[in-house]
Amino acid sequence: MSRRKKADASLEANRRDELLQMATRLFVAKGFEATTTRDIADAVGMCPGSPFYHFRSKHDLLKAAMIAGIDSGLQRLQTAVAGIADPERRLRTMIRTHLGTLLESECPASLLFYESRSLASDAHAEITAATDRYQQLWQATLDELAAGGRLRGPAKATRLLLFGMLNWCSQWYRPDGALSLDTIADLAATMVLVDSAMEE
Amino acid sequence: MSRRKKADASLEANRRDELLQMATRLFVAKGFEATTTRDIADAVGMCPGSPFYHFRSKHDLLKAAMIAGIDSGLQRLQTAVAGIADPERRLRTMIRTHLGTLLESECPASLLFYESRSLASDAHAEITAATDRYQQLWQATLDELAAGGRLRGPAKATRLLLFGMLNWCSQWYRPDGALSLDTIADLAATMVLVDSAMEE
DNA sequence: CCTACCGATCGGTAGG
DNA sequence: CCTACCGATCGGTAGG
Repeated sequence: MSRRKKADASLEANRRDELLQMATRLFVAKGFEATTTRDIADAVGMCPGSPFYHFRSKHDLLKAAMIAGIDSGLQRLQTAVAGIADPERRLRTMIRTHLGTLLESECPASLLFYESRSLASDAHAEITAATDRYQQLWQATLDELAAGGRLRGPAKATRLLLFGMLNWCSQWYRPDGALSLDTIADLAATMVLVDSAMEE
Repeated sequence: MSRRKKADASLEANRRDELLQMATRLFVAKGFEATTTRDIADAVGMCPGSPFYHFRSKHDLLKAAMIAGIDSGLQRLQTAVAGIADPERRLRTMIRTHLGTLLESECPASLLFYESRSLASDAHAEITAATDRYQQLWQATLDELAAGGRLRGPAKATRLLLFGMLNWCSQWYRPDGALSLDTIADLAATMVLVDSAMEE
Protein backbone atom coordinates (compact mmCIF):
# COMPACT_ATOMS: atom_id res chain seq x y z
CA MET A 1 0.00 0.00 0.00
CA SER A 2 2.68 2.45 0.91
CA ARG A 3 4.63 1.24 -2.13
CA ARG A 4 1.63 1.93 -4.33
CA LYS A 5 1.29 5.36 -2.80
CA LYS A 6 4.92 6.13 -3.45
CA ALA A 7 4.64 4.95 -7.06
CA ASP A 8 1.59 7.13 -7.57
CA ALA A 9 3.31 10.11 -6.08
CA SER A 10 6.31 9.77 -8.34
CA LEU A 11 4.10 9.21 -11.38
CA GLU A 12 2.27 12.37 -10.48
CA ALA A 13 5.52 14.23 -10.06
CA ASN A 14 6.61 13.01 -13.49
CA ARG A 15 3.45 14.30 -15.10
CA ARG A 16 3.96 17.60 -13.35
CA ASP A 17 7.48 17.78 -14.72
CA GLU A 18 6.29 16.98 -18.23
CA LEU A 19 3.79 19.79 -17.96
CA LEU A 20 6.45 22.14 -16.69
CA GLN A 21 8.90 21.35 -19.47
CA MET A 22 6.30 21.60 -22.20
CA ALA A 23 5.00 24.86 -20.77
CA THR A 24 8.54 26.25 -20.77
CA ARG A 25 9.06 25.26 -24.39
CA LEU A 26 5.77 26.77 -25.55
CA PHE A 27 6.10 29.93 -23.45
CA VAL A 28 9.54 30.52 -24.95
CA ALA A 29 8.37 29.78 -28.50
CA LYS A 30 5.08 31.66 -28.55
CA GLY A 31 5.08 33.82 -25.45
CA PHE A 32 3.08 33.40 -22.25
CA GLU A 33 -0.05 35.23 -23.36
CA ALA A 34 -0.20 33.56 -26.76
CA THR A 35 0.13 30.09 -25.24
CA THR A 36 -3.13 28.59 -23.97
CA THR A 37 -3.39 26.07 -21.22
CA ARG A 38 -5.11 23.89 -23.82
CA ASP A 39 -1.98 24.05 -26.02
CA ILE A 40 0.07 22.73 -23.15
CA ALA A 41 -2.44 20.05 -22.19
CA ASP A 42 -2.68 18.88 -25.81
CA ALA A 43 1.09 18.70 -26.21
CA VAL A 44 1.43 16.29 -23.28
CA GLY A 45 -1.76 14.36 -24.11
CA MET A 46 -3.98 15.70 -21.38
CA CYS A 47 -7.50 17.04 -21.39
CA PRO A 48 -8.12 20.81 -21.34
CA GLY A 49 -8.79 21.08 -17.63
CA SER A 50 -6.13 18.70 -16.38
CA PRO A 51 -3.18 21.08 -16.02
CA PHE A 52 -5.16 22.72 -13.22
CA TYR A 53 -4.90 19.54 -11.21
CA HIS A 54 -1.13 20.10 -11.05
CA PHE A 55 -0.99 23.89 -11.00
CA ARG A 56 -3.39 26.34 -9.44
CA SER A 57 -3.31 28.72 -12.38
CA LYS A 58 -1.57 29.52 -15.64
CA HIS A 59 0.46 32.15 -13.80
CA ASP A 60 1.56 29.54 -11.30
CA LEU A 61 2.85 27.44 -14.18
CA LEU A 62 4.90 30.37 -15.45
CA LYS A 63 6.30 31.10 -12.03
CA ALA A 64 7.30 27.48 -11.46
CA ALA A 65 8.87 27.27 -14.92
CA MET A 66 10.92 30.42 -14.39
CA ILE A 67 12.25 29.37 -11.00
CA ALA A 68 13.11 25.87 -12.23
CA GLY A 69 14.89 27.38 -15.22
CA ILE A 70 16.95 29.85 -13.26
CA ASP A 71 17.91 27.29 -10.63
CA SER A 72 19.03 24.74 -13.19
CA GLY A 73 21.09 27.43 -14.91
CA LEU A 74 22.67 28.34 -11.59
CA GLN A 75 23.61 24.72 -10.92
CA ARG A 76 25.16 24.31 -14.36
CA LEU A 77 27.17 27.46 -13.76
CA GLN A 78 28.36 26.41 -10.32
CA THR A 79 29.42 23.00 -11.59
CA ALA A 80 31.30 24.54 -14.49
CA VAL A 81 33.36 26.98 -12.43
CA ALA A 82 34.02 24.70 -9.47
CA GLY A 83 37.74 24.79 -8.69
CA ILE A 84 38.75 27.46 -11.16
CA ALA A 85 40.90 29.82 -9.15
CA ASP A 86 42.04 32.24 -11.86
CA PRO A 87 39.28 34.85 -12.18
CA GLU A 88 39.88 35.45 -15.88
CA ARG A 89 39.64 31.78 -16.75
CA ARG A 90 36.61 31.55 -14.50
CA LEU A 91 34.88 34.44 -16.27
CA ARG A 92 35.56 32.90 -19.68
CA THR A 93 34.06 29.63 -18.50
CA MET A 94 31.02 31.42 -17.11
CA ILE A 95 30.43 33.26 -20.38
CA ARG A 96 30.63 30.09 -22.44
CA THR A 97 28.45 28.18 -19.97
CA HIS A 98 25.84 30.92 -19.90
CA LEU A 99 25.64 30.90 -23.69
CA GLY A 100 25.21 27.14 -23.60
CA THR A 101 22.39 27.32 -21.08
CA LEU A 102 20.72 29.96 -23.19
CA LEU A 103 21.17 28.53 -26.66
CA GLU A 104 22.10 24.86 -26.53
CA SER A 105 19.55 23.62 -24.02
CA GLU A 106 16.64 21.58 -25.32
CA CYS A 107 14.46 23.50 -22.92
CA PRO A 108 15.84 27.05 -22.76
CA ALA A 109 14.14 28.13 -19.59
CA SER A 110 16.38 31.15 -19.11
CA LEU A 111 14.58 32.81 -21.98
CA LEU A 112 11.46 32.96 -19.85
CA PHE A 113 13.05 36.09 -18.49
CA TYR A 114 11.32 37.91 -21.31
CA GLU A 115 7.96 36.88 -19.89
CA SER A 116 8.42 38.24 -16.37
CA ARG A 117 6.18 41.14 -17.35
CA SER A 118 3.26 38.71 -17.28
CA LEU A 119 3.83 37.76 -13.66
CA ALA A 120 1.74 39.10 -10.81
CA SER A 121 3.64 41.50 -8.61
CA ASP A 122 3.69 39.18 -5.62
CA ALA A 123 5.49 36.53 -7.67
CA HIS A 124 8.17 39.00 -8.68
CA ALA A 125 9.84 38.75 -5.28
CA GLU A 126 10.61 35.05 -5.64
CA ILE A 127 11.88 35.46 -9.18
CA THR A 128 14.06 38.37 -8.19
CA ALA A 129 15.57 36.30 -5.40
CA ALA A 130 16.46 33.53 -7.85
CA THR A 131 18.00 35.85 -10.44
CA ASP A 132 19.90 37.67 -7.72
CA ARG A 133 21.60 34.44 -6.72
CA TYR A 134 22.61 33.92 -10.33
CA GLN A 135 23.98 37.40 -10.75
CA GLN A 136 25.89 37.40 -7.48
CA LEU A 137 28.05 34.61 -8.84
CA TRP A 138 28.97 36.92 -11.73
CA GLN A 139 29.38 39.97 -9.59
CA ALA A 140 31.87 38.21 -7.33
CA THR A 141 34.13 37.22 -10.20
CA LEU A 142 33.82 40.63 -11.85
CA ASP A 143 34.68 42.36 -8.56
CA GLU A 144 37.75 40.18 -8.25
CA LEU A 145 38.85 41.10 -11.78
CA ALA A 146 38.18 44.78 -11.18
CA ALA A 147 40.32 44.70 -8.05
CA GLY A 148 43.15 43.32 -10.17
CA GLY A 149 42.69 46.06 -12.76
CA ARG A 150 41.66 43.51 -15.39
CA LEU A 151 38.32 45.11 -16.35
CA ARG A 152 37.80 47.90 -18.87
CA GLY A 153 34.97 49.44 -16.86
CA PRO A 154 33.37 49.41 -13.40
CA ALA A 155 32.31 45.92 -12.31
CA LYS A 156 28.59 46.55 -12.03
CA ALA A 157 28.18 48.37 -15.31
CA THR A 158 30.34 45.74 -16.96
CA ARG A 159 28.06 43.02 -15.68
CA LEU A 160 24.98 44.71 -17.10
CA LEU A 161 26.50 45.30 -20.52
CA LEU A 162 27.95 41.79 -20.59
CA PHE A 163 24.56 40.25 -19.85
CA GLY A 164 23.18 42.35 -22.67
CA MET A 165 25.70 41.01 -25.19
CA LEU A 166 25.03 37.43 -24.14
CA ASN A 167 21.28 37.43 -23.64
CA TRP A 168 20.66 39.33 -26.87
CA CYS A 169 22.17 36.41 -28.75
CA SER A 170 18.84 34.63 -28.41
CA GLN A 171 17.51 37.17 -30.90
CA TRP A 172 19.93 36.35 -33.70
CA TYR A 173 22.04 33.28 -32.97
CA ARG A 174 21.58 30.30 -35.29
CA PRO A 175 23.40 27.00 -34.69
CA ASP A 176 24.24 26.85 -38.39
CA GLY A 177 25.29 30.49 -38.58
CA ALA A 178 28.77 31.90 -39.15
CA LEU A 179 29.44 32.58 -35.47
CA SER A 180 29.91 29.68 -33.08
CA LEU A 181 29.22 29.97 -29.38
CA ASP A 182 32.95 29.61 -28.72
CA THR A 183 33.71 32.53 -31.00
CA ILE A 184 31.01 34.69 -29.46
CA ALA A 185 32.20 33.83 -25.98
CA ASP A 186 35.79 34.77 -26.83
CA LEU A 187 34.78 38.10 -28.35
CA ALA A 188 32.56 38.97 -25.40
CA ALA A 189 35.44 38.23 -23.03
CA THR A 190 37.80 40.34 -25.13
CA MET A 191 35.47 43.31 -24.92
CA VAL A 192 35.15 43.14 -21.17
CA LEU A 193 38.77 42.44 -20.25
CA VAL A 194 41.81 44.67 -20.74
CA ASP A 195 44.39 43.37 -23.15
CA SER A 196 47.02 41.28 -21.48
CA ALA A 197 50.45 41.93 -22.97
CA MET A 198 51.41 38.26 -22.62
CA GLU A 199 48.63 36.82 -24.71
CA GLU A 200 48.72 36.65 -28.51
CA MET B 1 -16.31 71.78 -49.89
CA SER B 2 -12.79 70.74 -50.76
CA ARG B 3 -11.58 72.67 -47.73
CA ARG B 4 -13.96 70.74 -45.53
CA LYS B 5 -12.81 67.49 -47.08
CA LYS B 6 -9.19 68.33 -46.41
CA ALA B 7 -9.97 69.25 -42.82
CA ASP B 8 -11.78 65.97 -42.35
CA ALA B 9 -8.94 64.03 -43.84
CA SER B 10 -6.37 65.63 -41.58
CA LEU B 11 -8.61 65.17 -38.54
CA GLU B 12 -8.89 61.53 -39.47
CA ALA B 13 -5.14 61.25 -39.87
CA ASN B 14 -4.70 62.83 -36.45
CA ARG B 15 -7.01 60.30 -34.85
CA ARG B 16 -5.11 57.54 -36.61
CA ASP B 17 -1.85 58.89 -35.23
CA GLU B 18 -3.27 59.10 -31.73
CA LEU B 19 -4.32 55.49 -32.00
CA LEU B 20 -0.89 54.50 -33.28
CA GLN B 21 0.97 56.28 -30.49
CA MET B 22 -1.27 54.93 -27.76
CA ALA B 23 -1.03 51.43 -29.20
CA THR B 24 2.76 51.70 -29.19
CA ARG B 25 2.81 52.82 -25.59
CA LEU B 26 0.49 50.04 -24.44
CA PHE B 27 2.16 47.32 -26.51
CA VAL B 28 5.51 48.28 -25.03
CA ALA B 29 4.14 48.45 -21.49
CA LYS B 30 1.98 45.32 -21.43
CA GLY B 31 2.92 43.37 -24.55
CA PHE B 32 0.94 42.88 -27.73
CA GLU B 33 -1.11 39.89 -26.62
CA ALA B 34 -1.97 41.33 -23.23
CA THR B 35 -3.17 44.60 -24.72
CA THR B 36 -6.75 44.54 -25.99
CA THR B 37 -8.09 46.72 -28.76
CA ARG B 38 -10.56 47.95 -26.15
CA ASP B 39 -7.68 49.13 -23.95
CA ILE B 40 -6.38 51.22 -26.81
CA ALA B 41 -9.80 52.56 -27.78
CA ASP B 42 -10.53 53.51 -24.15
CA ALA B 43 -7.22 55.28 -23.76
CA VAL B 44 -7.93 57.62 -26.67
CA GLY B 45 -11.63 58.00 -25.84
CA MET B 46 -13.09 55.83 -28.57
CA CYS B 47 -15.69 53.08 -28.56
CA PRO B 48 -14.60 49.42 -28.62
CA GLY B 49 -15.12 48.90 -32.34
CA SER B 50 -13.72 52.20 -33.58
CA PRO B 51 -10.04 51.31 -33.94
CA PHE B 52 -11.11 48.98 -36.73
CA TYR B 53 -12.26 51.97 -38.74
CA HIS B 54 -8.62 53.09 -38.90
CA PHE B 55 -6.84 49.72 -38.96
CA ARG B 56 -7.99 46.50 -40.53
CA SER B 57 -6.86 44.36 -37.60
CA LYS B 58 -4.95 44.39 -34.36
CA HIS B 59 -1.98 42.90 -36.18
CA ASP B 60 -2.11 45.74 -38.67
CA LEU B 61 -1.85 48.17 -35.79
CA LEU B 62 1.27 46.42 -34.53
CA LYS B 63 2.84 46.37 -37.97
CA ALA B 64 2.17 50.07 -38.52
CA ALA B 65 3.49 50.93 -35.06
CA MET B 66 6.70 48.97 -35.60
CA ILE B 67 7.46 50.50 -38.98
CA ALA B 68 6.71 54.01 -37.75
CA GLY B 69 8.97 53.42 -34.76
CA ILE B 70 11.91 52.09 -36.73
CA ASP B 71 11.67 54.82 -39.35
CA SER B 72 11.56 57.61 -36.79
CA GLY B 73 14.59 56.07 -35.07
CA LEU B 74 16.41 55.94 -38.37
CA GLN B 75 15.69 59.60 -39.05
CA ARG B 76 16.90 60.64 -35.60
CA LEU B 77 20.09 58.68 -36.19
CA GLN B 78 20.71 60.14 -39.64
CA THR B 79 20.17 63.67 -38.37
CA ALA B 80 22.53 63.08 -35.46
CA VAL B 81 25.46 61.81 -37.52
CA ALA B 82 25.08 64.15 -40.48
CA GLY B 83 28.45 65.68 -41.27
CA ILE B 84 30.53 63.69 -38.78
CA ALA B 85 33.50 62.50 -40.81
CA ASP B 86 35.56 60.80 -38.10
CA PRO B 87 34.21 57.26 -37.76
CA GLU B 88 35.00 56.96 -34.07
CA ARG B 89 33.19 60.17 -33.20
CA ARG B 90 30.35 59.06 -35.46
CA LEU B 91 30.04 55.72 -33.69
CA ARG B 92 29.99 57.39 -30.29
CA THR B 93 27.22 59.69 -31.46
CA MET B 94 25.25 56.76 -32.85
CA ILE B 95 25.52 54.85 -29.60
CA ARG B 96 24.33 57.80 -27.53
CA THR B 97 21.52 58.58 -30.00
CA HIS B 98 20.36 54.97 -30.07
CA LEU B 99 20.17 54.89 -26.28
CA GLY B 100 18.16 58.11 -26.38
CA THR B 101 15.70 56.71 -28.90
CA LEU B 102 15.34 53.61 -26.80
CA LEU B 103 15.13 55.10 -23.33
CA GLU B 104 14.38 58.81 -23.45
CA SER B 105 11.55 58.83 -25.96
CA GLU B 106 8.03 59.43 -24.69
CA CYS B 107 6.91 56.73 -27.09
CA PRO B 108 9.67 54.11 -27.23
CA ALA B 109 8.62 52.42 -30.42
CA SER B 110 11.95 50.66 -30.88
CA LEU B 111 11.05 48.39 -28.02
CA LEU B 112 8.29 46.91 -30.14
CA PHE B 113 11.06 44.76 -31.53
CA TYR B 114 10.31 42.37 -28.70
CA GLU B 115 6.82 41.85 -30.10
CA SER B 116 7.80 40.83 -33.63
CA ARG B 117 7.04 37.24 -32.66
CA SER B 118 3.37 38.19 -32.72
CA LEU B 119 3.45 39.30 -36.35
CA ALA B 120 2.15 37.19 -39.19
CA SER B 121 4.91 35.84 -41.39
CA ASP B 122 3.94 37.98 -44.39
CA ALA B 123 4.43 41.13 -42.34
CA HIS B 124 7.93 40.07 -41.34
CA ALA B 125 9.34 41.02 -44.72
CA GLU B 126 8.44 44.69 -44.35
CA ILE B 127 9.75 44.85 -40.83
CA THR B 128 12.98 43.17 -41.81
CA ALA B 129 13.45 45.70 -44.60
CA ALA B 130 13.05 48.58 -42.15
CA THR B 131 15.44 47.14 -39.54
CA ASP B 132 17.95 46.32 -42.27
CA ARG B 133 18.09 49.98 -43.27
CA TYR B 134 18.76 50.87 -39.65
CA GLN B 135 21.50 48.31 -39.24
CA GLN B 136 23.24 49.17 -42.50
CA LEU B 137 23.97 52.60 -41.12
CA TRP B 138 25.78 50.92 -38.24
CA GLN B 139 27.48 48.34 -40.37
CA ALA B 140 28.97 51.02 -42.64
CA THR B 141 30.58 52.88 -39.75
CA LEU B 142 31.80 49.68 -38.13
CA ASP B 143 33.31 48.51 -41.40
CA GLU B 144 35.13 51.79 -41.70
CA LEU B 145 36.51 51.43 -38.18
CA ALA B 146 37.50 47.81 -38.78
CA ALA B 147 39.40 48.83 -41.91
CA GLY B 148 41.35 51.30 -39.79
CA GLY B 149 42.13 48.65 -37.19
CA ARG B 150 40.09 50.47 -34.58
CA LEU B 151 37.77 47.60 -33.60
CA ARG B 152 38.48 44.85 -31.10
CA GLY B 153 36.62 42.24 -33.13
CA PRO B 154 35.16 41.57 -36.57
CA ALA B 155 32.71 44.26 -37.66
CA LYS B 156 29.62 42.08 -37.95
CA ALA B 157 30.03 40.25 -34.66
CA THR B 158 30.85 43.55 -33.01
CA ARG B 159 27.61 45.04 -34.29
CA LEU B 160 25.58 42.16 -32.88
CA LEU B 161 27.21 42.28 -29.46
CA LEU B 162 26.99 46.07 -29.39
CA PHE B 163 23.27 46.00 -30.13
CA GLY B 164 22.92 43.52 -27.32
CA MET B 165 24.61 45.81 -24.80
CA LEU B 166 22.46 48.74 -25.84
CA ASN B 167 19.07 47.12 -26.35
CA TRP B 168 19.35 45.14 -23.14
CA CYS B 169 19.44 48.42 -21.23
CA SER B 170 15.66 48.59 -21.59
CA GLN B 171 15.55 45.72 -19.10
CA TRP B 172 17.37 47.50 -16.30
CA TYR B 173 17.96 51.20 -17.02
CA ARG B 174 16.23 53.66 -14.72
CA PRO B 175 16.43 57.42 -15.30
CA ASP B 176 17.14 57.95 -11.60
CA GLY B 177 19.68 55.13 -11.41
CA ALA B 178 23.41 55.36 -10.82
CA LEU B 179 24.31 55.03 -14.51
CA SER B 180 23.47 57.86 -16.89
CA LEU B 181 22.99 57.28 -20.59
CA ASP B 182 26.18 59.23 -21.25
CA THR B 183 28.14 56.93 -18.95
CA ILE B 184 26.65 53.82 -20.49
CA ALA B 185 27.36 55.09 -24.00
CA ASP B 186 31.01 55.79 -23.12
CA LEU B 187 31.53 52.37 -21.61
CA ALA B 188 29.91 50.62 -24.57
CA ALA B 189 32.18 52.54 -26.94
CA THR B 190 35.22 51.65 -24.83
CA MET B 191 34.42 47.97 -25.03
CA VAL B 192 34.05 47.99 -28.78
CA LEU B 193 37.02 50.20 -29.70
CA VAL B 194 40.71 49.51 -29.21
CA ASP B 195 42.46 51.80 -26.78
CA SER B 196 43.90 54.86 -28.44
CA ALA B 197 47.26 55.80 -26.97
CA MET B 198 46.57 59.49 -27.35
CA GLU B 199 43.45 59.63 -25.25
CA GLU B 200 43.48 59.87 -21.46
C1' DC C 1 -16.72 57.07 -35.70
C1' DC C 2 -20.86 54.99 -32.55
C1' DT C 3 -24.34 51.24 -31.48
C1' DA C 4 -25.24 46.77 -30.97
C1' DC C 5 -23.84 42.50 -31.50
C1' DC C 6 -21.68 37.74 -32.70
C1' DG C 7 -18.78 33.67 -32.75
C1' DA C 8 -14.90 31.85 -30.80
C1' DT C 9 -11.83 31.11 -27.34
C1' DC C 10 -9.98 30.98 -22.88
C1' DG C 11 -8.88 30.26 -17.88
C1' DG C 12 -10.81 27.88 -14.58
C1' DT C 13 -14.26 24.73 -11.79
C1' DA C 14 -17.39 20.87 -10.08
C1' DG C 15 -17.91 16.38 -9.45
C1' DG C 16 -16.45 12.19 -9.98
C1' DC D 1 -6.70 13.01 -14.27
C1' DC D 2 -11.34 13.06 -17.40
C1' DT D 3 -16.11 14.95 -18.48
C1' DA D 4 -18.84 18.57 -18.97
C1' DC D 5 -19.41 23.04 -18.45
C1' DC D 6 -19.52 28.26 -17.24
C1' DG D 7 -18.67 33.20 -17.21
C1' DA D 8 -15.97 36.52 -19.18
C1' DT D 9 -13.51 38.50 -22.64
C1' DC D 10 -11.91 39.43 -27.08
C1' DG D 11 -11.22 40.55 -32.08
C1' DG D 12 -13.97 41.85 -35.40
C1' DT D 13 -18.44 43.21 -38.17
C1' DA D 14 -22.94 45.36 -39.87
C1' DG D 15 -25.37 49.19 -40.52
C1' DG D 16 -25.85 53.59 -40.00
